[in-house]
Amino acid sequence: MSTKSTIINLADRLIRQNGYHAFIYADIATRLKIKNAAVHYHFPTKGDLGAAIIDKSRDQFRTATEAWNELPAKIQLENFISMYSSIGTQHLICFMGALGPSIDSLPTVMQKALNTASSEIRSWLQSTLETAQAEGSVYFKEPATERADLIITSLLASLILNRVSGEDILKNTTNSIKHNLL
Amino acid sequence: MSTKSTIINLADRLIRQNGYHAFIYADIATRLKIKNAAVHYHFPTKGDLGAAIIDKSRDQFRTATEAWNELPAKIQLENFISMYSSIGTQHLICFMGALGPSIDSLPTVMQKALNTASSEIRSWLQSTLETAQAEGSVYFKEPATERADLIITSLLASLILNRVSGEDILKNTTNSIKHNLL
DNA sequence: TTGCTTACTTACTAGTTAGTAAGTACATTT
DNA sequence: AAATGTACTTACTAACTAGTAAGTAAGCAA
Repeated sequence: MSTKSTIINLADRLIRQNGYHAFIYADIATRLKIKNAAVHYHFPTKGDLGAAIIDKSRDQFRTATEAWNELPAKIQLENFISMYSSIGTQHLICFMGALGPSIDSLPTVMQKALNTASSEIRSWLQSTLETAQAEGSVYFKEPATERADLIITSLLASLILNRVSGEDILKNTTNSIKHNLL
Repeated sequence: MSTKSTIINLADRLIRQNGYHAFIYADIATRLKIKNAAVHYHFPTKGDLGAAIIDKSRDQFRTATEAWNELPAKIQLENFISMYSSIGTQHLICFMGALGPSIDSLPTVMQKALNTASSEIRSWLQSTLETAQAEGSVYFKEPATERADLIITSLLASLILNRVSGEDILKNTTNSIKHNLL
């Protein structure tokens, strides 16, 4: 793997562990046994690196969901939930949960990338819920956006509260989502 | 109001706007037209100030919920949801949403305070849901913890996504909660 | 009126951190 | 063989940031 993508992966993990402002170039340099300036060679500013991380996550989401394209919508929804379980298992939070709370203190390029990412994920979930309803596997009366937002917010914050509480909140919310909303 | 509590209130707002690491003592000093060292006089370390903010929020939560003590549980649950609407109206996020994601990079004193706070809020919501069910105003089959966690995670992250998306996600999730969970 | 406490200011430091300029070693192209 | 490009290192700076030591002014207490 190239140094550039190793930096992205490592910085991604650090940001999702400690947040954007608590992660520093020296963390990367030390662990990869390169110099500070080498990180700047690949990503001139910290905002460039941050935006690259968001873009990588957007790509991964697009790739993953496109791969499920032919599956029944209900299965796709379950796969979506599994993405969060897998993040939780690694004791991480999602990039939106890590960066969203401090969005106002982030470089503009990251703010825009984050905004786009939130649209993409919400749109996918909304339309997949609508498909599931059309396929007869999920039933709801309220607008799909409302149910989509309920599900995604719950998953996002479950990862956060997992770490704060030390308990498996995600298991609780996942059960409740499957019981009441899917 | 004393300088000390003015500092707490201002720092609270700054943390909930930009996060713990993006807020600095100079922000406080400048806005209150005092010197940096005056802030250190009241709060020797940044962690002391952070912990004071969490404790203030815990007090406010306790005071608010105790005041509703005699009301029907269903009304108390609606009041709880209203607390988040009011935070959203101010374009802020809750302290748990601001501090939770970066808990691992926070001073120990803040980590403990945050952990306690999450217990207190989750316990209140769980037992209020149980009371509501006993009073016959809410119906659910899964354990109360699961439903409580679904509701609280959704409200917490709605405030975060409100700012990321620029849309009123909290309105959507609140509708969906009232439709499906209360 | 002397001493003590509170709430600061002045003046400073040590450590951190993003970012840069210039140079080097090696590989690829022309 | 010469020129160019890639991926760094060395060496540095400017700005920031939490925290401290010492001093001061005002009020209160004995």
